[in-house]
Amino acid sequence: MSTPKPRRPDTRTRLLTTASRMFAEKGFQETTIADICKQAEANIASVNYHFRDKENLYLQAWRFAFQLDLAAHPVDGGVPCDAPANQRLAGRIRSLMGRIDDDNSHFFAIINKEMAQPTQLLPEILVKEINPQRQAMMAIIKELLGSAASEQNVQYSHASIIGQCFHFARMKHMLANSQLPFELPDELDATAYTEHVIRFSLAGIAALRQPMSGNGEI
Amino acid sequence: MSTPKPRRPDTRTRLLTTASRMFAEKGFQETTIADICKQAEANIASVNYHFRDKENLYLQAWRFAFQLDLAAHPVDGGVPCDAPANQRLAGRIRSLMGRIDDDNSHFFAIINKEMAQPTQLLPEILVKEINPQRQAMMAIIKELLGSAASEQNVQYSHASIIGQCFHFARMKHMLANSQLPFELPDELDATAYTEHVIRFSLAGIAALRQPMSGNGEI
DNA sequence: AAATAATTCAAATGTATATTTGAATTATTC
DNA sequence: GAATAATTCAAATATACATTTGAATTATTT
Repeated sequence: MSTPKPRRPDTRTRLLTTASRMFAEKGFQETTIADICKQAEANIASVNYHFRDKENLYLQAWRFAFQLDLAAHPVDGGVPCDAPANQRLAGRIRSLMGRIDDDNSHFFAIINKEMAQPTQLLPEILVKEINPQRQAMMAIIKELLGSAASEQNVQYSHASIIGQCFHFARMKHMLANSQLPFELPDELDATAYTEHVIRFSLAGIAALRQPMSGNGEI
Repeated sequence: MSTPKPRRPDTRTRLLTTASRMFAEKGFQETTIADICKQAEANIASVNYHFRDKENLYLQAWRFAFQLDLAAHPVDGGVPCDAPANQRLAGRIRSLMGRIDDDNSHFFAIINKEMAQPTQLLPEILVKEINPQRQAMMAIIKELLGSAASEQNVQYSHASIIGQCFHFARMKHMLANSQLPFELPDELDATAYTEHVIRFSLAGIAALRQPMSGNGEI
């Protein structure tokens, strides 16, 4: 009989796994080394032994989480690159939302925290991970905008899409963490909201191609 | 000669002013009483004397900031309530963005922090301040959606709009605080982005009224 | 102006938590 | 299997803060 052996991972790995989850839940400041070690069933000194200090553990934990997320959710959403632009955009939005909705993906939770309370990690994340994805999505948006593809239209449309996605991330996180005395967003259905964002955004982009009908005015 | 007398405000007021600014900048945890007192030119013990403890100062500072914000930016954006729905929506979006862009308005910065790292303050803010505004904006969206005004369409459209606005708040805050080695959003023009959000969102809402053309598909 | 209350102040105390230490244990190499 | 390196451990140390204290000062009342 082949022994499957679900062996207990080594201390370093347990720390990374636990830390990424806890940092995602409570942020850098509010997560204590003592808590991480307790949940990871490791000694209090193991963080300093394996990672030098808390800040470095935070950095490594984020990278660790990022690798897992990316493997589980390819950024193009599985849409081939010769597909029409609207499908490619939809694929990317679905991938983004998939990562946000995946409870094992701590990518966005950590970024969300970072954006509210930046550490030295944020600039690295932005440059190395966020910016490339941003450029790729903006290229698609540019295609969709056609002759209306001014730099500003492209950037703002991108911001509109990302903003909608991040908002879901925040809602989800808030509901999960804070013990709210009521339910704010009655429906927190990731799939339905994802399709809404796609439809809403494609219409928004399409409208930018029109010669500018009265907006805000009648 | 009438003496204008720009007198130094009393300790309590100086603490509230300084605290609301600092909490907005760095959040509850990362702001120390010592820092607040130094900047407010008050003694270290004055917080405990005037506000019992740090948490209560935080609460009072938020209320203080909220009052100022609301006075400076009426929520309806000055649009009369008998104006057409798209204008009323535009008014509310402009008011929202106005508050976000106003450097003396610490309302959103604090909420932003709260959403990432909730304290006991968050539930109160949501119930008392956010929810009423949310209901008002959703009523307008409902009008605009007409026969397509399902509960889900209304909620999701609202989320789309708020998400876009909050995203600007985050961008602005990130650029202001973190020392980024580059400029992410090339244009951080609040007015231009506001008009973009209005146009983008009205088109998104209008699209929901259509029988459902292929979205994401061709 | 004396008496009383409110406020400010510098220093002390308490607490939470990151980090270090050196011995004990386990794994790896020769 | 002895020697060496890697890892774990409980306890000690260090640091950053919030909070308290009681005296000193200022403002208010009578």
